Amino acid sequence: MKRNTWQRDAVRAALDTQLGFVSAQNLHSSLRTTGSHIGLATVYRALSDLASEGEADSLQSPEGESLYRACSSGHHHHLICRSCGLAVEVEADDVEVWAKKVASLHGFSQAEHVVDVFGYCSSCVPAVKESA
Amino acid sequence: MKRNTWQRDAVRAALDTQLGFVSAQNLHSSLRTTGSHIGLATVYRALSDLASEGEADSLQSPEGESLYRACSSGHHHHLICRSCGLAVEVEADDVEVWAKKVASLHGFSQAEHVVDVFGYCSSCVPAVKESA
DNA sequence: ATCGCTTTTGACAATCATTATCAATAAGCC
DNA sequence: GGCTTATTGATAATGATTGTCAAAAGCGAT
Repeated sequence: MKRNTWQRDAVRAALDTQLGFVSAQNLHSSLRTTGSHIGLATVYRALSDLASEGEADSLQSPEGESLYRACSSGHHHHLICRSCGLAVEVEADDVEVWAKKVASLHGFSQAEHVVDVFGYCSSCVPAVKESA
Repeated sequence: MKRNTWQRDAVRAALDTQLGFVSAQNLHSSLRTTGSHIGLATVYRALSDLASEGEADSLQSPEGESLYRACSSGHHHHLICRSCGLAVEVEADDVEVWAKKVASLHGFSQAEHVVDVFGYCSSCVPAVKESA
C-alpha cells in the first residue's frame, strides 16, 4: 500500500514553489536550505513517483539531467527559458495531429512525442547579436 | 588547426553504417569489433565534433544517454523506433511554424525546439495489448 | 624526406547524476 | 498500544561522460 509521508508532501510542496524545471539535486538543496532533513534518494524517489502519477512533468535537459516540474494534468508541452528556467505550458494541437500523422504514415505504432521549445524569455534576452 | 586522423574518419564511417541512433559507447564497441583500436574518449570527442559541425544529429534518449546519428544537413526531426533504434528523418514544417508562433507569442527569442516522435516501427510492433 | 611545432590520441582517473542496498524508522490498521 | 510492512536515508555501486597528460601522429616549412 502507498503511504503518506511528510517527505512526499515536502517534495510536492517544493515543486509547487518552483516556476520552472528543477533537477532532483537542486530540489534537494532547496529543501535542505529550508531546514528539511530529507534525504537525496528520497527526493529522487518522490519525483519519480510524482512523474509517473502525472503530478509532475519531466524532461531531459540538454546536459542529460532529468528535470521536473509540477504541472497541470493533461497532455501539454513547454516553452522553456534557457537562462532562468521559466517554463510556460503550451497547447500544441497542431503538433499532436502532425505527430500522429507522421507516425502512422511510417507504420509506427504507440507513438509518443517529445516537443519542447527552448529560448530566452523577455526578461532574459541576452546581449547577443543576431549571429545565428 | 583541425587535423585529419584515421580515427575521425573511422567514427564518421561507422556512424554512416548505422541505421538509427547509437550511443558513443555502442559505436566504440562496434569499432572495436571491426578491429579498430580506437579509444573510447576519442569516439566521444569525434562524435561531439561531428555534432557541432552539423555532420551528425544528437539527442538524449529517455534514459539520459546521448545518441548520435549521421544525418542529412538541414533542419529536420526524427521518428525513432524504441525497439530497434531505426530513425526516419521527417519534415515538420507545421511544427516549425507552430514553434515560432508560440515563442514569439510569449516573448521568447532565439527559440530552438526539440521535436522527436518515439514509437514502434512496423517490424517491431510488440505483442502488447492496447492498454494505454 | 625530415624537422619541429601542435594537435590529437588513449589509458586511466575523476566527476556527476542516478540507482541499489539494507538496517532502522514510521504509516496505517487491528 | 502493537504489528506488519512500506519508506526512509546514509552510503556504496553503477555507468556515462569528461579531464589529464605523456606519447604519438599530422601538417607546413625546410
